[in-house]
Amino acid sequence: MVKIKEIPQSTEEKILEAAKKVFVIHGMEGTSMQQIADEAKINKSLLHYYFRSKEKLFAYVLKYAFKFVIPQFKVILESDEDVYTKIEKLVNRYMDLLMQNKFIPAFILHEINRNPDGIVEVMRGAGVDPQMFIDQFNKEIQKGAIRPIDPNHLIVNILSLCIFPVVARPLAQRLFFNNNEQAYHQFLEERKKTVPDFIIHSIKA
Amino acid sequence: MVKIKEIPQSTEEKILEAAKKVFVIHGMEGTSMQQIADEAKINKSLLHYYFRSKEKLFAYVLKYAFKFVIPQFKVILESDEDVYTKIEKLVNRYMDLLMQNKFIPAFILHEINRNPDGIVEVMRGAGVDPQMFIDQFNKEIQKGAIRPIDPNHLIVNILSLCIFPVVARPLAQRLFFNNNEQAYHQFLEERKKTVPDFIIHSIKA
DNA sequence: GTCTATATCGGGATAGAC
DNA sequence: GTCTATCCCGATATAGAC
Repeated sequence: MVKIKEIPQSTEEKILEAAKKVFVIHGMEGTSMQQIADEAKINKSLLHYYFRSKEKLFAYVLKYAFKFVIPQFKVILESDEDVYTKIEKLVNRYMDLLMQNKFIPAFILHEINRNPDGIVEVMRGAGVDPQMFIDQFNKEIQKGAIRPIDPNHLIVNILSLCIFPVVARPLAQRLFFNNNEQAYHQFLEERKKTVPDFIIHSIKA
Repeated sequence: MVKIKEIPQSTEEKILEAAKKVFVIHGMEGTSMQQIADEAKINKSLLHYYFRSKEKLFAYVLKYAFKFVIPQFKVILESDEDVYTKIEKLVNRYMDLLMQNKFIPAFILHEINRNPDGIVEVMRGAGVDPQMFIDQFNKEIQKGAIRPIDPNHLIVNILSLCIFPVVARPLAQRLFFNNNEQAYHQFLEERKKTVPDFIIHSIKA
């Protein structure tokens, strides 16, 4: 209904942009309607005029985040390249997305724990289907291309290696890199190579 | 000052137990003093009598969580076993801790993003020193026991593989295991073997 | 559609009796 | 130390003028 990226922005678009920005940093309970209104440079009442409640606005923002991301992975997974290349591309694409949207992963993770059924619903609505991944890897195992690993473990491993370093960034950056922003960025960039390496070393037959 | 595990509990102990429980589930902004009071079966005023403010109470709970965990890893790291055994033991111990305290990792992760400097301060206070880990792995690389991998990447990989599956549990359990509690528990138990396997396959020279 | 003003509620925190 | 009552503020939400 609304294409957030358009400019010049309508009020509704401004609200959604602002809400995304603020929610994603402070979480659901952590942000006030006032903050969103300020960020969007309008007043509180308008928020309620466009979206009836905070919950509704929040749900909308959440939904948008997924609709944007999911299709990108389907493309890679449904291509006809070999597993190694796919893993490399998936990790690269995913890391890019995570880095470009710093705050989203932490936000989603918090939401996963606060209201898991809500997230699952949104994800299902966005077309997330883990079976798709599982079938992929099983095929490769049968071909003997990779050693027999439970696909569930493999998938969770890949996700872990991509997501966690971004989510834990504020801490890791301080502990390992003297809080040097650029050094950690460099570190994450390196991971686009080291993570597929790490995984491939582990699974090749 | 207060040993939380003692029984019969003093009021102060009851408060700390209750606060830990509620904070850890709902986060800092997500929980009200009323909730904590209810959980501890006392009234709000007493919370302020014992701990001057919500912030103070929260800081106290946070500190406690770390003081409890850190020493356990030092013991393993400072032993004189070989790397592979150490990794296996670290992963096992860590997974156990994470599983026994389901809500803590998500809580910490949220806090890392909400107020990173606070967490870092608490961790430093509890004696967390990443250099200890780094030195360990560098020694092994020089000995030729493992292939030359940047220790930062390796450490982050190990942490990722342990923590993420627990933090993302509410989602993963639903998506991959039909929300079957026991099946996911089984999955996490398996990871005590598959994760060290995965890592060791990746790093052995 | 956009604004101001206001209603209503819940939160943290304090005062003061016991 | 523990309770009740209350203060004060900020938050969501609504009413109604323009």
